[in-house]
Amino acid sequence: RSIMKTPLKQAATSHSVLTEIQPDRQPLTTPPKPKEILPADPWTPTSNLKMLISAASPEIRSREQRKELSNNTSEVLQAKHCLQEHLSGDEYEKSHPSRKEKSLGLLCHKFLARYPDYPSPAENIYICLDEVSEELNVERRRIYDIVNVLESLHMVSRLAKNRYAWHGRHNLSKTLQALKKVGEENKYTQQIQMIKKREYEYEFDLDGEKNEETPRSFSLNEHSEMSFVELPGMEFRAASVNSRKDKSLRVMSQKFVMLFLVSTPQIVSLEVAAKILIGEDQLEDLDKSKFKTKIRRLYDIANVLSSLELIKKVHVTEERGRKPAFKWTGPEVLPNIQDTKLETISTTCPPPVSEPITSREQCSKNLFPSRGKQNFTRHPSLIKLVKSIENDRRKIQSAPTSPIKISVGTDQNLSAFPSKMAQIPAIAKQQLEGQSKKEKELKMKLSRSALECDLSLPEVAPKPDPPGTAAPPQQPAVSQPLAGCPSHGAVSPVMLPHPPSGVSYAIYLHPSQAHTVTTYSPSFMLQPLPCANVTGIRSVNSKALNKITTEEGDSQIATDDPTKSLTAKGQTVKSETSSQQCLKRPQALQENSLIKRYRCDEENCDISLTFFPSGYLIPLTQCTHGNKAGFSDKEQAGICSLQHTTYSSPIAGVIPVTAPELKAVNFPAFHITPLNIMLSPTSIAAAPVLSTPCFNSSNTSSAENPNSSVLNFTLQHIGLIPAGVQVPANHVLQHVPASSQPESAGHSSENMNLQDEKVSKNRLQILDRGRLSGEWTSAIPSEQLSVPKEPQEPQRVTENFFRTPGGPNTVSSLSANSDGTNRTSQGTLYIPQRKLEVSED
DNA sequence: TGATCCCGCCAACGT
DNA sequence: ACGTTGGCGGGATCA
Repeated sequence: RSIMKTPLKQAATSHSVLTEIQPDRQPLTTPPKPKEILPADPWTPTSNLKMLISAASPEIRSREQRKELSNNTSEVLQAKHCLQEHLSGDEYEKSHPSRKEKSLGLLCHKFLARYPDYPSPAENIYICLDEVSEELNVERRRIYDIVNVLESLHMVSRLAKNRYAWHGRHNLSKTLQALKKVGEENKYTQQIQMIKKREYEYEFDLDGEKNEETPRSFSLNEHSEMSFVELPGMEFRAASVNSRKDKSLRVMSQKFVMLFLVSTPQIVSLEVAAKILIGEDQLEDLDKSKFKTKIRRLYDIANVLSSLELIKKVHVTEERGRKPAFKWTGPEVLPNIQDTKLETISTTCPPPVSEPITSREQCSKNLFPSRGKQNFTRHPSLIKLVKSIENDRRKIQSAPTSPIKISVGTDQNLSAFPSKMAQIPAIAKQQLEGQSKKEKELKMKLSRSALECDLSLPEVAPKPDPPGTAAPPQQPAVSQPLAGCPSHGAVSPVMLPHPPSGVSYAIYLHPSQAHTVTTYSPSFMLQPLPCANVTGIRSVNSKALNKITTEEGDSQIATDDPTKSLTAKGQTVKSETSSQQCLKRPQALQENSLIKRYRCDEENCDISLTFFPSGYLIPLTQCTHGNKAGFSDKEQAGICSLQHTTYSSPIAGVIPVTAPELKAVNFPAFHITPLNIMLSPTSIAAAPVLSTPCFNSSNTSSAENPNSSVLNFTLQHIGLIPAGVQVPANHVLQHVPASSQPESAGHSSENMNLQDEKVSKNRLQILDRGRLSGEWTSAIPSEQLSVPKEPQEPQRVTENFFRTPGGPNTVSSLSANSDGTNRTSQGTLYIPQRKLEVSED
């Protein structure tokens, strides 16, 4: 023994970071840690290191760093040691490796020291995992832990294998806002209380029991999981690229953060966090081991978050004793800003995505996600769109002027919108060729409304679908393929611009899990859900929304938003299971391409049916690639939004029926059936809609054009609207002219009936169900509808737009919410409970 | 001792 | 087949 070993540490040392680096040193001794300096801060050492490191290497350091880093590091270490040693007096030795030196927290500090907190947008900073692990002298595995957490905060995004892009803290506030929202939707606050309550109860009985708990179960379960939250800009990349299964660490990290954001004293104990996180999954029996594992993971996450100075360790002493906990020390999140909406994506699938791609590509991806695991390629036409959009963007950047005007708004971005939007439509048109004016008008209207309102729309559509069967989610109606787009027409999501500031984010459900909801459409995933998100997102402030809606709704409102109603798209109803329907539909659809996608969808559907998956939240932010530096994220976002169109689908329909299978889960809200509208469950997904509150007026204005175009485009694709017709963007959400509507019942493209009135009615219903109802409705004129066109990108877009039809995504979203069955509960949404609403928790 | 959490096996995925 | 990711949990350290 002794022989071999030296104390472990040293051995470890070898790789251990610092130590090794230095050639000479061999400490041996091991005194244990000297402690660092200050008692107080645990991290002190780290801090010191960090400082040292920083000092040594200026943040930026780019390349050279590598080696240098190591040097620096070593120096740092030395320094550190010195400090420590001062106290102890021993020499240096200690240095080694003590466990602390190898801690994830310290490693994370070193990692962070390599990159600037706020990198210039102009420059792109890439992270090569291999290099980093080498430079830092750690195994790659460790780097993954760090990067995964950073990714959950959107501080980095994965570009490709072994390669990440560094964003720094630019997206942090948006991400946090989005996470907070989602956390609220999930009722985390309530869950926390329940757990605590339960604990008390336990105490009483200690003895035995466990029992009871019934309640608990529900409580825990309740929330479903959401997937990760994405910001507009980045989403796909990350998601896509790694489509690995779950991303649990990422998701877990987001959830953990959500807990802080929704807690009042922003302190969360590990125990509570672990229970909640476990709960989501399965709750119930807490397995001891499972619990333990969760705790371990939380420590990993906490270490990274601590390095980011977002949280710090504290202890809470409760009755039972002191328990480890963490306190939020990060920025306060404001709810604010405009709205935020989230979109959820139901997607069951995560977006597949493949490449990292350039920004452009990203956009495209975003726009048209491909879904499925497989990566689909984008249809050329789509690509074109994307490009054109990009071009617009550039133009915009360069030249600010936008046709539109407006301006106002907060964001700069807004201006951008127009152009992009415009392009989109154009493109769409070309492809589609739609023709009718009416449609256009409708679209316009829709878009306007949307803009004005900001709305969000909801969407709807849940699709229930059958799980397996599934087929295609698509809706018949949609069928039309889009011209270029591969996707199904049905789905088209639309995107809306999102609010500038607001955060928009999309939640993705996991496919895997997915039960829930929706499926997403095959092609696109996104859907915005307005509030809904499944769970409900609620809140937030979307003042705008409120305004719009207003009426009562209130809070919930948001969720609902009218927008949703609008959107609808869908069509078909599906009632029953979707699966069957789905299958059928496909047939209907004709489109091959669509079909293909659908396949994916199918999968999704299946998946989706069930529940929600967990998600990962991505803030949307810039979509872009950031183009130039000039634009801020917001701007970018705006741009992105432009892309999206909004669209609402009026359709509300959605769900028709019950889906037996569905489990209640999802869609609850939507059941609405409206007549025509209907979306199939599957289709439903697509529907969504929403608007975003974000936009502001200013945006709106500008947006209008684009939106409308988009909408039209979408609608056309979907079939809701005749080709020619266009709807004004504004209206979108709101009112769309009735006529246009497409709802579609049939799916077929043709079908669309427009019964406006009916539609409107339906919508209302929907809304109601959804909760939204009221407000929304009122807001919206009857008409509505609209469908959207396509949008592209799903997710990202987020905020505002939705994708409509086709949407499985949409559906998903919805479903998700609903599914949530439990999860959410109350608050938000409508969806969730089907029936109940609130159940509550 | 209980709180932390490093380490690395090994499976899921990609290529 | 092999490389990349990353879930997971044993068991070493720390406090």
